[in-house]
Amino acid sequence: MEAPATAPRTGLRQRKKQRTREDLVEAGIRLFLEQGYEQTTVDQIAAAVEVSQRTFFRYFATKEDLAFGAVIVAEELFYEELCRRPPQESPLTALRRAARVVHEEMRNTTSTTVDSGLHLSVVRLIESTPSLLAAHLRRAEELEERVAAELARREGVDLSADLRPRLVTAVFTAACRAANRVWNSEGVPSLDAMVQLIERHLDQLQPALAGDWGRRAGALEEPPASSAPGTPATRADTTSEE
Amino acid sequence: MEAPATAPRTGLRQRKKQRTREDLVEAGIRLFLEQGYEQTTVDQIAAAVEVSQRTFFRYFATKEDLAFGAVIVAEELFYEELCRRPPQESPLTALRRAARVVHEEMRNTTSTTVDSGLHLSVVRLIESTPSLLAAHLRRAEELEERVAAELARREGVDLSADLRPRLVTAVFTAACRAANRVWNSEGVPSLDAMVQLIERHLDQLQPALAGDWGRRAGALEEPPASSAPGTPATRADTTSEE
DNA sequence: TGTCAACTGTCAGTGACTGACATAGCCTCA
DNA sequence: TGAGGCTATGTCAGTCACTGACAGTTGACA
Repeated sequence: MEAPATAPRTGLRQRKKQRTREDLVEAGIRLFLEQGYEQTTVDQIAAAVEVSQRTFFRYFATKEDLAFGAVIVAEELFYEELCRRPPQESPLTALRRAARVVHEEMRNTTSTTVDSGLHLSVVRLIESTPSLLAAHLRRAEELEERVAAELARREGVDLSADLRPRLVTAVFTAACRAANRVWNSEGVPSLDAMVQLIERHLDQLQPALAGDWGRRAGALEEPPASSAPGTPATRADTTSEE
Repeated sequence: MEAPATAPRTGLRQRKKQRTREDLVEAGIRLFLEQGYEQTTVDQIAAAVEVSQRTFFRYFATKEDLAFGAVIVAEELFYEELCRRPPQESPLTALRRAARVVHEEMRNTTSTTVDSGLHLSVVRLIESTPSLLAAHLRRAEELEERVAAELARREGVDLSADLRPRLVTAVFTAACRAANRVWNSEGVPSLDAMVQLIERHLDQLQPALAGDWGRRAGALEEPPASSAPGTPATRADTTSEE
């Protein structure tokens, strides 16, 4: 009667472990969101799941790690999708399309992998908690390295001799982080808003790097038909230097 | 006889405090470099200067903060130089030139502000110590926000409506970090090598973002006159999307 | 069913960091 | 110059994240 349709290949021990892990994540995230990350102690989380503190640390090396579960899943998905992108796509396009696939996946709420509603709250939690943000940025650097290696592979260039793989990757994540900062200061966390912001930021990359910033481009919303710019002259200096 | 040429405007108390602070930094950095950051305890540093642990934490809020002194000075200098750049320079050019000024300043070793030799070792220490790297990346984000605000001001755009200030800033620091990663894996830390790497990375920004990566550009060193690329055709897709 | 291996709890300890309180020393002003 | 005030410091106790060691419990499997 209670036997799930998906046959439990694993033994009782494995299932118990999996259960404990999920309980810890659930209780931890809930407490983090309720009372804040710093204000939540590991003892509290362990007590909520009725395990010892020692057991908590057998599941998660650090308190931070508990918060990154969903993020890690999304990042892995991104990496796998990137590896799957057809080779005729340019590096930046491949990165962009891989990100879109992740966002599509997240849109299927309560999917097997990532719960989008909670996920968005966790992203905000990370972004607004200094120690979590610090840990996340460092983790992101590690992902960047893997991504750069994959780009080098697909483009057939040498990662140790060619600067471009690391550069596109760094620029891409920089744009995403900039988008994230804007998204983080918005009212209600919304996946659509996040996706749109990332797309807009990627679109604005070239305009932002251009020597001359006409007052036209770069607007977050369509400007209400403002007056024509007064200084149509292009900038004297160029981006590339002597 | 011992009265320094620079008249001590401050009282004995102030001087003592300054002295203790300098001693803590010196002992701390030395110990970090000798035995590693994680392996060095606050008690050790405090003992080396003959103060209590409690006093240490009255000078530095965290153990990490001790390591960031020189970095903060350099960052402040960068920000001030950026504010000083003439308005006709494009944003990216202003950022680049401001960075050059900082590097020039660092070249004057044993200057009043930053000791370049030790400074380079500290940068490596930070880059190679996970917890320090994490803290540094988060601090860098805060600087980014200030820089973006300054760029918005000088260009006369609205930071909350225009994505470009944050974007250029993010891209610039992304390029610097990419350069730093390469620099960090080099043999002997050298200021010249660091400056050159940053310049090269900034030069490679546009090529890296280009849709098509010809096998020519992007090389770290001049390629030894390799064979002409076999696929001169440009990429089908473009960077900008529908 | 008994043995082994994996999972867990308990305990003691380290190290970063904080608040409270008392003391010692510079500093100021009469 | 000396009294009083303010500031820097030391001591102490405590919290919290995290770890190693050891022992007990329980699923796995022959």
